Parts: sequence; structure tokens; C-alpha cells
Amino acid sequence: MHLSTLQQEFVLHFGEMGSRWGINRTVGQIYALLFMSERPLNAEEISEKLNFSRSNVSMGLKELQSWNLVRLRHMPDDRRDYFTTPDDLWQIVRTLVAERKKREIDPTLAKLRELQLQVPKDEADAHAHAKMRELRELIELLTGWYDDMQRLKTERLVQLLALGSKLQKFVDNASQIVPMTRQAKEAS
Amino acid sequence: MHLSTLQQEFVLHFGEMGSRWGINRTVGQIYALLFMSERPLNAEEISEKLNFSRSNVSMGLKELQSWNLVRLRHMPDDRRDYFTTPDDLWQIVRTLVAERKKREIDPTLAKLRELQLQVPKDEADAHAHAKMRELRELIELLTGWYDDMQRLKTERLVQLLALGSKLQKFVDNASQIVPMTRQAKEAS
DNA sequence: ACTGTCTTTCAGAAATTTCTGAAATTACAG
DNA sequence: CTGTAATTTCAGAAATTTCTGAAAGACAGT
Repeated sequence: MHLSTLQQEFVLHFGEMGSRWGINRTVGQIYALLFMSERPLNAEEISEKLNFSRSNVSMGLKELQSWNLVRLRHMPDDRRDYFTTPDDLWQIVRTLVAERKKREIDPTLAKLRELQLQVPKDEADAHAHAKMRELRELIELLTGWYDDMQRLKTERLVQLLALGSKLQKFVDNASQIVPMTRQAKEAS
Repeated sequence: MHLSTLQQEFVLHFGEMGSRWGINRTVGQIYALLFMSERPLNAEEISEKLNFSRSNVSMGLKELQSWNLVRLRHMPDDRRDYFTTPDDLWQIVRTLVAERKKREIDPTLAKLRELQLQVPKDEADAHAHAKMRELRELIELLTGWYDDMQRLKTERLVQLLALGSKLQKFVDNASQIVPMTRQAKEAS
């Protein structure tokens, strides 16, 4: 791996964190390398820099593409595939959140809705049913909020995030003027 | 596994999702079982219902405790340990988010801060350095916002979530009256 | 259609993670 | 203390995931 200490440490860290992020070491390292690279890299370069087999890199890139985390690029007079990460970091965050929601939340929400249709067979089932409804409703509130946030333009989103809990004051003030939505009223 | 179809499906689903959530099958199933159970269960009951070895259950419970996702309880005249999930779902969400942040974000933030101190050795390093700073700043914005949200009482949090993107309007209106914070101004 | 370059697929090897039974440890009633 | 019930630890077995080299596939240039 002929990388500077700085680059090597960054790559290795992403490799180690990979498993916690739901990707593997290879994928984490490839992503780190592409993220900090000045120019797009081809698979051969990646496998040299990281010392992974060519086929492993191919699979890693496929995985990253399935996450929409890398872009395929082409250079003039070169038919090899080159890869980069999108340069807008906020776009990366959006993609990451969307993909994790798709993989980690949506299947469970679907399952909870499906189980909701079953008829409880006894006392214990009725209790389980109630807990599942509670969980489902909470997930629906959170994903509903997520859908709202996702629609916002980045500048707006950053603005809201930067306000943080100061928002609370706005709401307190404004809700005396602008009437609350039904949903918000029920929740409070 | 002598559970009703409803309960069995829920347990199996959590088992399957476990690996995507950064826990394993056993841990996922134990959690699901405790979550929907009417009363606290002891390790023996869990291992019977889920058909796991007693020792596997012990390890799973230890893992869940390290995530702060289960509580230890005791019954009168019974010296076995009984386990439940906290009954406040919002508390569970808070714990989950806090733990994932601790495991998935904090180490990277620390690493980025550490790498920031290294002196770039060449052009490529300088570029990598810049990308890392960009990433660090974004993570700091997000975790700063998280810290803010975490401090809010649950009712307040739910209120804000339910408002969703309607918040935007409040901010638009209110910011004409209440002056913006410096940070929010910079971000916009 | 052939050749050379690049990419993907895939079967099995290697590594890692999960799970178990046996043994050790702890907790506590008598 | 002693004996028993409950829990934890841990070495290795089982299962799963990751990684590799070899082969197949794709395609541009001739």
C-alpha cells in the first residue's frame, strides 16, 4: 500500500469501521480511498493501492454502486472504468440515510403492517399486537418526518439543523399565531 | 419454540434484521421476545422459547445490557434474574440513537480530529486533508444538532417531529422578527 | 472474426463470527 | 461452612462472510 501515513490511516480507519456501518473492510477502504482521492481511480489502481485482489475490488465497487455511493466515470481515450464519490457531501449524507432507511427500517415497517392484520389468538398475542402497533406508529412518525426533511433543499436543511433547539422558541412563539396541525396537537 | 404464529414471526424478523442493525440473530430475537412479552422473563425461559443454548442467551443478554436496551428485574422469592425492555418507547429510541452514535460516529470523529493535526506531506495529502476537514465539519454540525435534540423533553421532540417541514414556514416568518443566530446565518 | 484489454463471475480457501457444552464462578439459603 | 441453584466464561465446533485465482464474458480496434 503506497500511500502516505495520513491517507493510510484514513483508509484503515474506514476499513475497521466498515463492519459497524454494515459494509465490509474492503468496501470501507475503497470508499475512503475514493473519497479523498484528487482524481477518479480505476479498479486496477485501487487494487494496487489497497493490496486487494482485482476481483475483490470489483465486488466492492459493485456493492458501493448498489448503495449509490460511487459514480462511474470515463476518461478520454481510455476504456477502463473510473470511479469517484459524489463531490457534494450533503448528497452523500442523503444517500446514506436513504439507503440505511431502505435496508434497516422499511422491511420492519412492512413486517409490522403485515402482522397487524393477523387476528390475536390469546391474551399474550393481544399484548404483543399492542406493542407492535405502538412501535409501528413511532416508526411512522419518524419516517414521516424523514420524508419531510428529505424534500427540503440543502440550504434549508442546514439552516434548520444549525438552529437546533432554538427552533423550540420559534415554535412556542409562532404556534400562538399560526394554528397547530391536528397531528402536532394530538402528539403534545 | 412454543410461540404463537404472530410472536414467532416477529421474533424471526428481528433475528433476520439483527445483522443489518449491528447485532446478531440471537440478540435480535431475544430483544423481540422481551419487547412483546407481558412480563419479565428469565434466561431459562428465553432459552426455552427461542431454542438457544443457555450460554448463548447469557451472552446475548450481556450484549443487550451493554447497549442499555434491557433492564434487570427481580421477583419476590426468586433469585433468578429477570429481564424486560424499558416500557417507554421513546426512551428506547433515544438509547438506540445514542449507542449507534457512540459506536458508529464518535470513533470516526475522533480519528478525523486526530488526523487533522498531521502535517500534509504533499499535494495529495493536502487534498485529502481538505476532504477530511469538510467531512469533520459536517459530522460536527449533525452531532451538534443531535446534542440539541437530545436535550429536549419527549413531548417537545414529538411536537417538532410532527410539524415536519411546516417548521420551515415558522422559521421563515419568525426570522423576520427574532434575529437569526450567527451560526444559522453562516450556514444559509 | 481475431486479439488484446478490461471486467465480472464463481467455486472453493481463508478468515471471522456465532453458538454450544463443559467447567468455573458467583450468590445465597440453610 | 456446605450444598445447590443460577450465571458466566471459554475452548473449540459450526455457520457465515469475505476474499482469491482462474475462467468466462464483454467489447474496442484491427
